[in-house]
Amino acid sequence: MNDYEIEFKNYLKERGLKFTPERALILKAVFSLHKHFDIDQLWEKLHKKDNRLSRATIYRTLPLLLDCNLIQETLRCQGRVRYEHIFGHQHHDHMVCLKCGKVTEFREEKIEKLQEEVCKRYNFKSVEHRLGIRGYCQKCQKKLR
Amino acid sequence: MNDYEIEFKNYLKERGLKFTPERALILKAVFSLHKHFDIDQLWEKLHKKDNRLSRATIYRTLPLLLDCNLIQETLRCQGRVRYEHIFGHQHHDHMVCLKCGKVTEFREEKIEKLQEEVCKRYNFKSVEHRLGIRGYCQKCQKKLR
DNA sequence: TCGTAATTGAGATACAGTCTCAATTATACC
DNA sequence: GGTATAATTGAGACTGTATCTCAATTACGA
Ligand SMILES: [Mn+2]
Ligand SMILES: [Mn+2]
Ligand SMILES: [Zn+2]
Ligand SMILES: [Zn+2]
Repeated sequence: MNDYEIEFKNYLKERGLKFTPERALILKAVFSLHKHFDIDQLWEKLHKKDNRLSRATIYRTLPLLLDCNLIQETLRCQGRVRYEHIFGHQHHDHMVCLKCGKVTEFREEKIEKLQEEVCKRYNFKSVEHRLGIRGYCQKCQKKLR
Repeated sequence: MNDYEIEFKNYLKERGLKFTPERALILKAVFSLHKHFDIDQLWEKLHKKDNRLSRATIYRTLPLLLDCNLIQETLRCQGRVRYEHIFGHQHHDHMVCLKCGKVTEFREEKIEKLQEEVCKRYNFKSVEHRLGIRGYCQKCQKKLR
């Protein structure tokens, strides 16, 4: 059994919730998608395997996965919420190309540290943060010229 | 005439668009709100002065104000897009309290610099960035204890 | 195996945001 | 000032994402 499955089962058990086949399928799909995804992309992937699984169940399951830190919201794109699995991955931030939509992940230790300093300065207890840089990727800059 | 009004008029003129009384009202309201606001708060404020002004006109005007950098989107709150006027103000980032919703603005020069470095490293041409830290403000931390 | 509370799918509903269209109006030009 | 014309407006219809309802089903502890 995968680590993320153990994690999710514990989370559910502690709260008296059930580990259903539907939730198992969704969990598996979430960790087999290795890019950022939105609900429709997830539904399409799941629909192929079990065409009874309803959108409502996906909408009901994602908040659970968020709450136990298996996934997180990333930048919104055209009004849609996008997600990525984070369990087993290091925290990182994002750059998004305004032309082609390409997402680049980066981690800058110094920025992480400075954020902690800022929080200390304001007596703010940080839970999470999100840094998104919008602009143009290398390829799209060339095309614009 | 205010600087922001000159700015907006120039923007409109360059594009063959009109400076209408409705747009003037919206612009004025946007710069008289000194906190982050959403469309409904803006509509309420405007409705008092001119109850004919329609929501559609507000929805049509805000993208113009965004495009000429008079305002910017800030963090979303409960599914609603929130805005703040930025013309004449220095760029800053935000901390949001998950309990009381309090927004604290901060500017950390070193973080701004480091972001530029990261962009250079990836040959990414930055247009704008948004850093949001979610957590608990000083008051709400005390209440939780 | 049983009892029960959680969960499900399907469709209804909510609601922010966009679009349509006929009537109105700002502005460039004379 | 007057006129032509393309932009703009309000009202309400419409879209699409996300949530809710409810009867039927099911996971799981005892
Ligand atoms: Mn990522
Ligand atoms: Mn601000
Ligand atoms: Zn690109
Ligand atoms: Zn607070």
